[in-house]
Amino acid sequence: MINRKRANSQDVAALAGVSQATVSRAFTPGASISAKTRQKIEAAATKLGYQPNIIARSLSKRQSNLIGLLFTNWTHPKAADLLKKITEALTDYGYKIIVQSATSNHQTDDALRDFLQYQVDGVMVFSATPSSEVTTEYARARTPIVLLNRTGLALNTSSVSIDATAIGRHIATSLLDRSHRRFALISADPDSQIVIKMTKAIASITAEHPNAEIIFQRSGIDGYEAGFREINRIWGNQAARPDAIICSADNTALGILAGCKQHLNINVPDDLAVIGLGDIPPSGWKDHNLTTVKIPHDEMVSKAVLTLIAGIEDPSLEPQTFEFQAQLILRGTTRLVPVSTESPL
Amino acid sequence: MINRKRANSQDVAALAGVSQATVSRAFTPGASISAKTRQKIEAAATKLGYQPNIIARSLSKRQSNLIGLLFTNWTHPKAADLLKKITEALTDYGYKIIVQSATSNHQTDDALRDFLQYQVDGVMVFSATPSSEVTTEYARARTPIVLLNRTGLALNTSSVSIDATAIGRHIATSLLDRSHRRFALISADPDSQIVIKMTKAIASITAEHPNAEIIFQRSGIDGYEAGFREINRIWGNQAARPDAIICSADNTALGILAGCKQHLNINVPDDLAVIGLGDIPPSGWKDHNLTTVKIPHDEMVSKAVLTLIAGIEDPSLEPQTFEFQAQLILRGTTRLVPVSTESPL
DNA sequence: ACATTTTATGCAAGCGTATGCAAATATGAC
DNA sequence: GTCATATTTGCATACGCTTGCATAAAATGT
Repeated sequence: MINRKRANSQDVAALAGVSQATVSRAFTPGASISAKTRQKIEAAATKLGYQPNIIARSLSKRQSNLIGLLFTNWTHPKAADLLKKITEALTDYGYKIIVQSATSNHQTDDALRDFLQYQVDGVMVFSATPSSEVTTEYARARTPIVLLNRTGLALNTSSVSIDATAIGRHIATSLLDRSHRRFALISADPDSQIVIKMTKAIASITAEHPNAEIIFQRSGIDGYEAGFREINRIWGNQAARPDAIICSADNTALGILAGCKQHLNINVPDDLAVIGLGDIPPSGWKDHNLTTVKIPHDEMVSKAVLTLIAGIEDPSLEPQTFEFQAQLILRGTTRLVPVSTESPL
Repeated sequence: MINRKRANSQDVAALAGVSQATVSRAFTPGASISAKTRQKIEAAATKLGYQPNIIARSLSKRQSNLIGLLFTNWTHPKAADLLKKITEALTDYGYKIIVQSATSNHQTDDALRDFLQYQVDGVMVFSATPSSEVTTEYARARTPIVLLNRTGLALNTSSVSIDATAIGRHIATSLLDRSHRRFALISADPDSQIVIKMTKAIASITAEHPNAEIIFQRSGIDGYEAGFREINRIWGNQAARPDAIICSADNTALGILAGCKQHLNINVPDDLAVIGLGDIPPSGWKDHNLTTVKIPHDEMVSKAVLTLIAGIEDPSLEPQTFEFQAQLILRGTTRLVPVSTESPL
C-alpha cells in the first residue's frame, strides 16, 4: 500500500512544480497551456497515477455528463439491443449512462427523481410514462426527457414511438382483405399505449365493415408458454372461435402457433390467421414463419438519442414528438392474396 | 421560468431560518436533529423544490455510491435478464449503476479507467477480462472488481463463473455413453474462456477413449442463421461428418436443428446429436426440444453482487473466486439411454 | 532594442455538501 | 431552581476541480 490516498491535482502540481490551476488546464482539452509544461505535468501525473476526479469536475462545471436511462420493459425481445444501442450512442457523444430499473409507476417517478439528484444532463425513459408532477420538476430543472415507446404529447415531453394507429389500421384491412372477420386481440400489458392505440384503430376499421368484429380481447398473456395455454382455452370455446389472432408479442404468437400445430390441429392460416408484433428472429425462422410487425427500433433509438442531445445542448428547445411507421411483414401465418387486391402500406 | 437556478441547501436554510449545516443534517438519515426543525426544513425544501445534490455529496463524502457495470456480450441470450438482475440487486443495496459497453479489450481497459475517474465504489465486468495494468490501478485505488463469466484468478480479482471443465467432461461422457464418437465443436467467440475450457475438458475425455475424437472445431458461428448455414457446409463434406455437435449457444444449435430437419433430412438424434448451451426458452419449446446446458445465472449474479458489496465494505478483503456447476438438460436432440448407464452429474 | 500584442501561468473564489468542534439549548435528577 | 448531562445547532473548513481576472512571460513587429 504505497499510496493510501488517491493523488489529486495538488499533488501533481507540487511534483511538476506548477500551480494546481495549471494541472487542471493540462487536463482540459483546448485550454491555454504550453507544450513543455503539459509534458512535465503528464509525467508527474503518470508517476502518481493521477486521474482527474470527474465528480469534482462535475460539481465545479455544474454539468455531470451523466444521462439517466430508465428501463422498465426488460422482457422486450429487443431489450438488450436497445440498451446497447442507447449506451453506445450516448457514449459516443461523451456521456455516461446511469441505469435504473422500474416496474411500477411509483418506481418510475422515484427513479426519475433520483436521476435529478445525480444532476443528470438528460433522461431517456423506455416504455414507461412519468407522472406530470415529475415532468414538471424536470421542466423546472430544465433537464430534458425523451420517452421511447410512449408518447409524451400530454406531458409536454419529447417522445419517439411508432404510429400505432396506422399499423393497427393496416393490420385490420389486411385481414379483411384476406376474408377474416372475427378478430381476437391478445396482449401482455393492458396499459401499453401501443396496444391501446392499435386496438382502437382496429375497432374503427371493423366498425365500418359489415360482419367484421373484435370478438374478444385478453391481456396478461405474456410469452410462449402463455400463448400455448391460451390458444387451448380459446379453441375450447367453440362458440367464440376467432378466425384471426393479433398478438402484442411474437413470443406469444409463436406459442399460439405451436398450440395450433400440436394439440389442436388448427390449420394456419386458413382456419386461423396469427399475427405477432416485433419480428424477433425466430419469427423469421423457417419452421415458424410468423406474419408480424417490424418496428424500426434502430432508427427510433437514433432519433431518441439525437433528440435528447439536442434538448441538452439547447434547453430552450420545445419538446418534439416523433412517430415512426411500423411495417407488416406477411409470412406464412396469414393467407396469400392476389397482389391486385393487396392494400398498399 | 421562475427558478433559473436550482435551489441548494443554502437557499433552504435561509428560508427555514437555520444554518446550511442543519439542512444537510435534515437530509442525512440518523443525523442529530430535532423533529421541529426537520419539519421546518422539509417545508422549506418542498417549497423550493430542493433535492440534495448527490454530486456534491459524493465529493464531500469521498464516496460516490456508484458502481460501474461493464457489459460486452450483448448478444448473450440472457443479457437483458442479467442486466436487470444486476441493476436491481445493486439498487437494493443503495448503489446506482453506470453502464458502459465494450467490444474490444482496448475498450474494456478504457472503460474501466473511465469508471475510476467517476470514483465508482466498485465495478462489475460481464464477459470480459481487463488487462493486468488496469487491475493494478484498481488495486491501487482500492476499488474492487468482480468478473462475471470469467475467472480472475490470474489477475488477483474476484470472479464468478461456471465450472466449464466439469460440464465439458460431463457432456463428453454423456455423448460417449450414447455411442457418439465423432464430435464437432461450434462456437461464436474463440476467446471465450468457457469455450476454451470446455474444449480442453472434452479433449481430455476423448483422449482416453479409443475411436472417440474431436473431428473439428469452428468458431465465429453465431446465431440461428449462421447455424443453419453451417450444418449445410458440414454435411456437405461427407468424409468429415460428425455424429455429435456441441454448440456454444442455443441459438446456433437451433439453426443447426432447423437445417437438419428441412434440407438435409438428418435424423436427430440418431444420425447426429446436437447439444446447445444456455437453455434459452425456445430450446424447451415442444417443437425444438433441444438438449442443452443450463447455467445458474441467477445464483451467479447474486453471488457476484454479494462479492462486490463485500469488497466495497471491506477493502482489505482478499479477492474471491467462485465456480458454479452447470447442468446438462437432456431433451430430444440426444438419444435416450438406459438409466443404469447414465453417468451421474 | 523597444513597444505591443499574444500566450501562459498563478491567484483566489467558487461549485453544494458533510462534519469536527464548540456553543447553545433542552432534559432530567434532586 | 440548580447543576450535570444529553441533545441540537452553528461555524468554519474541507472535498478536488474550474475559471475569471490579473500578472508574468514569450512572441511579434518596426
